[in-house]
Amino acid sequence: MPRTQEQFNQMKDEARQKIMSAALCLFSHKGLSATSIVDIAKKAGVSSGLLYHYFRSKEELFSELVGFAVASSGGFIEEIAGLGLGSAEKIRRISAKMIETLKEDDTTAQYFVLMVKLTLEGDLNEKTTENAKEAAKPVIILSGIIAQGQSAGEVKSGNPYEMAILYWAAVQGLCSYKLVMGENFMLPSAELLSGILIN
Amino acid sequence: MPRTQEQFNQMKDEARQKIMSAALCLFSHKGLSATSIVDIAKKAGVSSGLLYHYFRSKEELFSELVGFAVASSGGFIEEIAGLGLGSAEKIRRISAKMIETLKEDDTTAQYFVLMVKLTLEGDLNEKTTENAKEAAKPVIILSGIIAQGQSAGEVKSGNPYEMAILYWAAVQGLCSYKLVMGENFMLPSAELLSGILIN
Amino acid sequence: MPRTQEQFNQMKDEARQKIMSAALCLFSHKGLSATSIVDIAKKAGVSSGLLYHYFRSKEELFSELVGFAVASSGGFIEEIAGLGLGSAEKIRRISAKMIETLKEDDTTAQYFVLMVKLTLEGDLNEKTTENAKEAAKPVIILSGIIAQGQSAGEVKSGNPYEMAILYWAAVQGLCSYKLVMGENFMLPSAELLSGILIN
Amino acid sequence: MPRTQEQFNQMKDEARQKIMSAALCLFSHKGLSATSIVDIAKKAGVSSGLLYHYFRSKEELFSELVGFAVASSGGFIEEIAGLGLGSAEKIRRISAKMIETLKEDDTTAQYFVLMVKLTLEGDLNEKTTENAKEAAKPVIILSGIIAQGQSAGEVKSGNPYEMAILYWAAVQGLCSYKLVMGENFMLPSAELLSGILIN
DNA sequence: AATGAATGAGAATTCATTCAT
DNA sequence: AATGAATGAATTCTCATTCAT
Repeated sequence: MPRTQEQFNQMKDEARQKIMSAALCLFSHKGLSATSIVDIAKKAGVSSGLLYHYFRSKEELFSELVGFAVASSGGFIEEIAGLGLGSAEKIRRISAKMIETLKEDDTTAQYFVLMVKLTLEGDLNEKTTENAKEAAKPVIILSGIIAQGQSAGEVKSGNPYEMAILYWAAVQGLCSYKLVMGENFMLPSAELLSGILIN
Repeated sequence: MPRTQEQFNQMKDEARQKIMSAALCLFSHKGLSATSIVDIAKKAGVSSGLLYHYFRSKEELFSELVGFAVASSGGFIEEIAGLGLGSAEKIRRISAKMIETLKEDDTTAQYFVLMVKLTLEGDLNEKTTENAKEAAKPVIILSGIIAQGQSAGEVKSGNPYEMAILYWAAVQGLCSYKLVMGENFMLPSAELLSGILIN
Repeated sequence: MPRTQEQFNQMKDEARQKIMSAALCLFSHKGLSATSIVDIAKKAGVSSGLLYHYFRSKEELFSELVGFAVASSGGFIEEIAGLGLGSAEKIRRISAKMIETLKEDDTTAQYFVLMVKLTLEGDLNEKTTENAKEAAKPVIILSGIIAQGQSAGEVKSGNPYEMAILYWAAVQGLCSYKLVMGENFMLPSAELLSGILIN
Repeated sequence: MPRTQEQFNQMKDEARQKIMSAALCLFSHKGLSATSIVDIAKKAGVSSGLLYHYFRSKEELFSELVGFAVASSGGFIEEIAGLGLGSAEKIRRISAKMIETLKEDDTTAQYFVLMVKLTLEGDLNEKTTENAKEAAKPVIILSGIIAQGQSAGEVKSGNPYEMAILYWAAVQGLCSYKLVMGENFMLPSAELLSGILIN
């Protein structure tokens, strides 16, 4: 997640950035097919023709955004998983980071929501399949952390895979709610989120 | 009338049912605009024209389904909330019911997922706004149960509204995952779900 | 024109009559393609299916009505033309009859308006072409009366064919206005109408 | 901007003009619903999609044309009515102008025919109602001229409103015949037309 | 790089017609 | 005779994509 900003900033081309930012917002809200090229162009403040200088097609723009989403969400989990910490601490860090990034702006929520839309709406081409596989990683990684934590008596008991699914489902649901509820949304504390897995 | 009224109603309902069932499945997966009328008709085994005997437009079909979704999901929560039970017990029952219904078939998951799409994809007409309001009720009701349970020391401490959001976010996320993951999905136990709110 | 009623009455089948009457009204107002079978059936108080017991197609229903229109409007002119009267008197009789029938009800106006739609909207099949030829007769007959009247000094001078066109154009226009203007329409006197050709 | 604003307007107007001209011809002959978008596009030599760059819908295109028709036909009458002339002279001028314009091309006839179709075929929206009111003006204005002319003994006696209706009915009928009869149509002289009101 | 007019394929919708009852 | 559910072809309309400028 923290990479995202850098990655965006690295793009020298301002118009490209504006387009991606507008597209992310619209895709995450309305989905791939409910979002029109004209909508994106209008929101980005450019002409619809220009969009095709930067992206071969609407699908490709979508795909590229999903790629970013998958990479940035997966990345931070792998990073924390790789640290030499206790399982409970890892879960607390993941939760803290998650809540913190969600607090900052809508980008992370949009990325997470996009990842679900990928599977439901996207074409079934190579890139998509690859992305889908990548998107499943966090569940696997978290399963491992949970199993380890249970051995150490730090984590609630239960099927680790089921627990990982519940945890990410909650995160995914929070992202979705954040976009849907607008002003009425309130982010729970990191402790509450960790509480799904840790007593 | 050469045909009895009941026979007509029967037939009418049969085709109507098939259409609604097909539409629920497709809308919950792909969303309103990614689902074509032909897709729905094909899946329902009827001609695309027939769809317009029963529904004025694709939007109206979507809207009617969302209405069902909101009513049926809201209904069971209000029901349990109205029982003379302790808060912890109410939460356990809600969780048990939720998990149980999700186990049965995809309908409930589809309904829950549809409710989110309503806000993101639907037109902003009266019906939609009304539905959206109705869809927010569960969070409110659960907040009340949580607050009461905290007074009785049965429920974890924390902002009740935030906790209710987290809980429903988890439920919502589970429904979404169930549709997305297919075979790879595993439903967590009701205890794990209650565990978000109860120690 | 006076035949019309008889012809209608001769039809034993009540439903057939109701359908034709409804169709005449709708076709004369909205034209062939703007009038739907359901509209006609609804106005006639029957089911749309029944319509196909009496008429092979919408076109045929239209065609049959136009046939009536042509026959009844052409008929009465030929009749008066055949009488042993002076030209001026013939023109006065035609005008008087015309105004009188227009006063009675909308049927005649509807017939005249329909005849124009025939040429503009109808298919170019045999029946239509035949009808179109038939519809041109009144102009020819009136031309003859005018020419004769001019020789006798009873009728204004000018090209008889042009004058006949102007006269029927006025009649046609009156019928059109009668349908369009509704309450605001006022029928001119027969003298005024004859005045187009006679001083 | 790589293209000057004028060039854009030019082009825009070119295609727009071609579409409107084609539509006027088709609508005036076949009416609103018997004319398909594809027909119009084909006749205009553009793609059917382009039509929707310039007009929101077929109805709107129709409506815009009717607006033109009403404005242009009403305009010339008001103009002549406003001149400081005797009533008989005004009627002669109106008739002369009318016949002259009908001689030039089909546009005027198409406009007049369109105005009738407006009331019979158009939606009952604001614009339509407004147009319909405007379309009734010529009758009112001519009534005034007739009444004045009768006081001066220049115009035939009779109810001025009825006479105005007959006059415009004749004009309307001529326009209709011009389109229907094609080669067989012959325009009467302006004197013949004035003769409806003046001896 | 940038524009938006223009295209055409595809989606929604309508409606004449058929048919089982 | 009578019904209206059901069909599918035709029509309106949308929108991703191209292209001349």
